[in-house]
Amino acid sequence: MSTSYHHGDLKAVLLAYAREQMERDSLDGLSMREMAKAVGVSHTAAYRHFQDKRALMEAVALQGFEEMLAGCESAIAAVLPAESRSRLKACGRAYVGFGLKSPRLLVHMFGAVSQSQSNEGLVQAGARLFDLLLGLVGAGQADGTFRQGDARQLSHTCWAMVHGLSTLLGVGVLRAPTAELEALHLSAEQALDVLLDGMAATAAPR
Amino acid sequence: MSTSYHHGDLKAVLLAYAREQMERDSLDGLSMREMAKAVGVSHTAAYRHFQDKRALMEAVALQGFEEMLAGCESAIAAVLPAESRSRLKACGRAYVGFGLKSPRLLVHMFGAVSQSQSNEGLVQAGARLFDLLLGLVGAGQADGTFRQGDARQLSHTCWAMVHGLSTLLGVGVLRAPTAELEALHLSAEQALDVLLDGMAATAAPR
DNA sequence: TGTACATCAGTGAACGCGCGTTCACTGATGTAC
DNA sequence: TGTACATCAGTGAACGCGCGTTCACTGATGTAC
Repeated sequence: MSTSYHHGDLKAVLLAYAREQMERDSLDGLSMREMAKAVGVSHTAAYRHFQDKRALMEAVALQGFEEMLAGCESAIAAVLPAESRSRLKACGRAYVGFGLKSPRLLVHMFGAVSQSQSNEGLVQAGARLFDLLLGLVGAGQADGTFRQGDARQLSHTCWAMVHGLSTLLGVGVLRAPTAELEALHLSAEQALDVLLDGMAATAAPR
Repeated sequence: MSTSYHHGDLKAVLLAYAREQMERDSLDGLSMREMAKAVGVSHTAAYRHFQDKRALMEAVALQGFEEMLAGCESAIAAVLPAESRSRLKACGRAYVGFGLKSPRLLVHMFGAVSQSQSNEGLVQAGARLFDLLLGLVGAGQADGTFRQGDARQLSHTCWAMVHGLSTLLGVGVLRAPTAELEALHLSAEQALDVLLDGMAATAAPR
């Protein structure tokens, strides 16, 4: 079927190629024509599936968010016993893991959210991720694991930490692709502990 | 002099324009020709001062790092009494302030570092920023304010937090330019306190 | 102070290129009877 | 099961465009004597 006139799967194939290319090379410099050629299709075929280039790029970003959300959710579900601190840490670990695996995609995702004025799906994807975090933080406050206070604010703080870790460690990956991923994951691990200590109900005051 | 044949200041003017445009519009879509036109100069004049477009873009990034470094340094120097925790917090505040003021420039700076294979200046600029942080953290460990352990690792953790805050809050600024900056700064303030609590020598264990 | 000349920062024509998008089209697919 | 036809996913020519960079050049500036 892959050689048939009707490709049948072109949309998914284009998205997959775009993502792959983005991770290998760079965000920019990926053109509609280049993609079509690489996928073995006329350079206008993509317009059957995406309104324009921007739409395609946003679809890549959206797919990234969904993958990240799924990764975080399954990481959380795998934690036993289901303690608040362990669950939140597992979520952070999954987030950073995503960032280390796909540093350019992560940058692209947030760039897309920044720019998109009207892509409701993209904004909602970000919101779903935040809600996941919010749920973990709220539960941890309720069971006395985390300090009291505005749960949204505290969730924001968590997000900032894992996002910053992902970005910074990602720069390391991009600059030195041979870097030991081990060490970067370990670094993230320790940073998460500092954050979680700061969030603890028993954290030092002032 | 500004109308003379020899511009005299073209390099600085180009950098200033590029940066300004970057903050207003976007990283991409800024061309050598467009810049030259905006600055009132032939579209090849820039090549007298920059080897190519990439060099110009990296120069913009470098300038960003230097500005950020200066901002952090003067923020630290202004803290009295010079307690470790207050100094580190002031530095974080300056970092986030820079990110809120110039969200796109911040993204560009780290993108440039990621991509540049050979721009020594850019890498060193990042290193100087890290050294500044490292000094603050080390001093805080020495005077018993911060927990013991690998100072570089702990500095990395700090950087991740302020960088993540800058990025996330920056997305907010870009999406809603009318957002109250007040609130964003306040949010950063609280996040920094969580971080600093986690770094405290008396932080809750495990 | 005046002149000769090297240096330097600009100019503008020209290069070749790939881009996003439109349009009328064609050929495959699936459905109704 | 066979045929007619609507739908749909591709094609490829064509559009107009702006891009980065090169090159031989020109005119201003500064310096040596």
